[in-house]
Amino acid sequence: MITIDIYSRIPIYQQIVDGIKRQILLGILQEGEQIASVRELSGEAGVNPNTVSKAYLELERLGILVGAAGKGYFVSPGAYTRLREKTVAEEKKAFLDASRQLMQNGITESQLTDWLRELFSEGGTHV
Amino acid sequence: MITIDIYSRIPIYQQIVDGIKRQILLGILQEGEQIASVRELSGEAGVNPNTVSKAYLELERLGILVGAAGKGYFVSPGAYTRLREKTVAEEKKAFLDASRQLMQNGITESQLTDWLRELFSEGGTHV
DNA sequence: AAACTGTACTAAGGTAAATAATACAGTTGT
DNA sequence: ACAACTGTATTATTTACCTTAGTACAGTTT
Repeated sequence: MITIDIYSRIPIYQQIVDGIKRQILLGILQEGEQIASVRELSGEAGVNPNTVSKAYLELERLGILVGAAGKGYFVSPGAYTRLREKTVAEEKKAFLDASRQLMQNGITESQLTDWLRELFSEGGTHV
Repeated sequence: MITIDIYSRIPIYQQIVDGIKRQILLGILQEGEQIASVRELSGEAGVNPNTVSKAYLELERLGILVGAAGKGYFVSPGAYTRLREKTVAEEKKAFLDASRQLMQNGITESQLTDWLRELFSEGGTHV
């Protein structure tokens, strides 16, 4: 189930995009599976069909969904792996960008590895 | 000198904020120094005084400038350190957030430290 | 008092993005 | 062929934010 907050500053279509991605990553939506039609989700969520369509088109552009008029939308083959790899790639970029900035501000490599050690020991303990 | 691009999608007031910050970090503006008055910068940059005022008020809110009617605006004592520390703090947060995400996606600590080692060896060679 | 400083307020205009309303086109199953 | 679905293109409308303008007011300096 995708929850929409119409008062959020995050656009509704973006919330739908994020929700579908999340459901695929969690295994709630399986590859090849048909998802709710534009009008179905539109009705459930109480938003305009075009808003849902915009979200689906974006997901199709990302290679996560495949759709066609009259048929509906389906989770594309390989969507899960594609999503996971893309996510990791983006996070790696964020990681390296932040590291570069810190390096320019005089933070040493050993300081960064110290922070990582703390983080991983915390994570291992509490999660 | 602050250059303004009126065609940029970045708001003018934000360009001014960024420009002042940058000049302080580069040492072009010293702590305690008086900066251009609202109307001066307004005239030089060809923008509305209200736009400059908005930028200065934002910088005052951040503790980087101190201003008063009749006197003008001055770089606040400790602005340089505050700016630098805040910058590093934000970057550290970005670094740890990215690390956490990667950790949740199964990336190991040793993989992250490998990436750091590559990054620092590149930096040392080329910069 | 004059000439500077910053600030508050209101109004108007512009732009970009998001959303909505409507109408159209393809597919399926009977 | 027709009904009931599917998605989509087009065109408005709404919304949010930024910018500008004009005016007025208050504090400081000389």
